[in-house]
Amino acid sequence: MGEKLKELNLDSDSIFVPKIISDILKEVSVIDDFSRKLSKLDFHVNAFEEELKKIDAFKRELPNCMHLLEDAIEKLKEEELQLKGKELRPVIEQFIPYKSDSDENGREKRSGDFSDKKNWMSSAQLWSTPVLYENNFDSRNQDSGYIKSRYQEEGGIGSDYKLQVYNFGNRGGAFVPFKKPSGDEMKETNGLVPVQGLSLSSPVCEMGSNDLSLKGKCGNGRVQQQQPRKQRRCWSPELHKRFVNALHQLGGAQAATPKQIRELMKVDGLTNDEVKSHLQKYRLHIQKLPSSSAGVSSSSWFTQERYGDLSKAIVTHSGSPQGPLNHGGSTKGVSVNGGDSMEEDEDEKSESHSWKSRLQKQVEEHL
DNA sequence: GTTGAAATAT
DNA sequence: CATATTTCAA
Repeated sequence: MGEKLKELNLDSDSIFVPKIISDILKEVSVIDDFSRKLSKLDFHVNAFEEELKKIDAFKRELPNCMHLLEDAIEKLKEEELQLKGKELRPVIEQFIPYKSDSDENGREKRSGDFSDKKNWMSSAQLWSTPVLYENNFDSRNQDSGYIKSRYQEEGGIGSDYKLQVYNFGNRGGAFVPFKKPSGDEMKETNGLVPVQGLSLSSPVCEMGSNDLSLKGKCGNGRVQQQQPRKQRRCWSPELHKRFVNALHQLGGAQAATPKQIRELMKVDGLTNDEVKSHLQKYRLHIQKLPSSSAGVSSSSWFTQERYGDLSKAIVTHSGSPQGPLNHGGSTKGVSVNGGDSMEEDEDEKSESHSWKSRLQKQVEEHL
């Protein structure tokens, strides 16, 4: 960078020279800093913008700097492309709105010409994407259930530059291995012992690589961020068993309500929404294939025995923090009840809610 | 706040 | 395509 300075032909007799030199030196420092960051590939678009702003201040008076920068960027771009070709690394990052400036109508841009900047930005995005980042989360100290978030702040870059990685196995108290219900809790469920540590073990499913769920559109201008998606809950056979069981106790899929089901299931960490979702799926299924149809594999769904041995399911070893409920689909149900599409309808005067009407509707649709 | 259905995301 | 989550309207 230093020798580039020599290429700038300055009028040595100009009285402005000292100032200019000073400015240039300043600017060179900025550029240097900038390119250092570029070369480390650890900057972000926001950061880039910040840097641009700094330089922008100089740009009118010292157009040469632009050339310097352009050169630097060109080179870096090439290098980056080469690197990119060799290995593509996962991008795990997300950026947060920062500030909240008005994007479209807000204030007028302070520097007149924007074309240059725009070009820069467009080219910048080419190589700004890949962010090098450690991708391996130590599975050992991964306290499932927590959100790991990291912030990375660069020296020159202010607080606008944040990088977050979400990584959670499951939420909340999911993990309490077990708290046996002290004695009298076990009333119904046909001998089902209320198990607490049940479900949560599953969500560990596939996180071999990395799990970050984030969605944010950072297209032009609008950065709209929502909270990351919840980790998927895997409905293990046991879990499903409990579900079906509770379902039947409540009088069938149409009568049961998510909350009730959840309460009957007595699975710690299970949320209403999850049950609701499962119920929705379940209903769809029993609607689709009303009865017979020995589609064995496809209908392994609710084929599980109504009440069976869930007793042995999870209770095993308490020591391991990793709950065992993760089994693959090993539960082969020898379907006991073939076509139970028609739910048992007993109560008559339950006019309160609408499941009857819903049934009616369904019937109508079928006709 | 709960529920069911539909829109999305994985 | 199947399943789980999020959103939306009652």
